[in-house]
Amino acid sequence: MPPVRSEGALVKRWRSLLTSYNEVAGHLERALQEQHGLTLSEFEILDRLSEQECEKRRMQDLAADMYLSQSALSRAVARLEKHGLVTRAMCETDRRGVFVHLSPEGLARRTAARETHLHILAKHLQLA
Amino acid sequence: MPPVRSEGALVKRWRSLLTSYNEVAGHLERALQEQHGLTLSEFEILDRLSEQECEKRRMQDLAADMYLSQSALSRAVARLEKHGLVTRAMCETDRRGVFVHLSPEGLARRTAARETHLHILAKHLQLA
DNA sequence: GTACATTTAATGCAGATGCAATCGCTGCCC
DNA sequence: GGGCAGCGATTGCATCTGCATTAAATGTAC
Repeated sequence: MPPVRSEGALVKRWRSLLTSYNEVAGHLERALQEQHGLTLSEFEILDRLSEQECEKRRMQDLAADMYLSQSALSRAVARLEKHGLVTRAMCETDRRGVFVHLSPEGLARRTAARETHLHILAKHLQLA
Repeated sequence: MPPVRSEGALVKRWRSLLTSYNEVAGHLERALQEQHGLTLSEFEILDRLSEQECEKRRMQDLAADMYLSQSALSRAVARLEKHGLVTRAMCETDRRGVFVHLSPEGLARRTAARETHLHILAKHLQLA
């Protein structure tokens, strides 16, 4: 075992990451839920979809970009679809694949939620 | 760290935090569970308890140190107690309070798990 | 001393997550 | 074409989490 860093520094850094993350994520989760009815994961999905020009992506692509497991992503997308924020469509060339499209409502929701997102980040991330 | 000014930088930094955290936490969670039968939260509790000289702390103190909600902490400590890794005792002077003691088994478990913990941190944290 | 507010921890409940199993589809090899 | 391994996404299940509520103890005002 080659300890490139001292153990103390490693643990200290981990604690710092743990604290920062939970601080920011906690506030984000609450604010997004209260003000926009979105889970943090749901927002992150909408956010990623709105970054793409075509506004549609396969589940796989999304999963690769994100921290969610396949099943969690599947359910999160299902929730978004249920609320009309995205639509799912079979991929014609490979009918196993599923495309996720951002709907106009989804884009609007994401745009609104982005305000909250940035606000919370500005408030809790820079001090971390 | 210097304060972040542009929105883009803020979001970028948040994404980075999100990615780092989930990368490390995911590996930690799996490794601690498989090799020591501990949740990440459970390990963090044991870890904090073993840092104190007296090896006992009120629930409140623990909660203040950690990212867990009060209820999550209560249940995590209950699980640890069920497995004999800590004991709970009423505080005599204020019978609402509860002291959490690290048991010898708990200390042993934490010592063993710390190896895994450091190993995973060394492997996944330094690149983050 | 009695009534009321506050504090501390535990618990009911609903929601999100991950793992493992599953189902449908594709591609390959014969 | 037929059989079979592998891929992509969904679903069953158990667990962990947070919020709101509850129960018990303490503190305060009168």
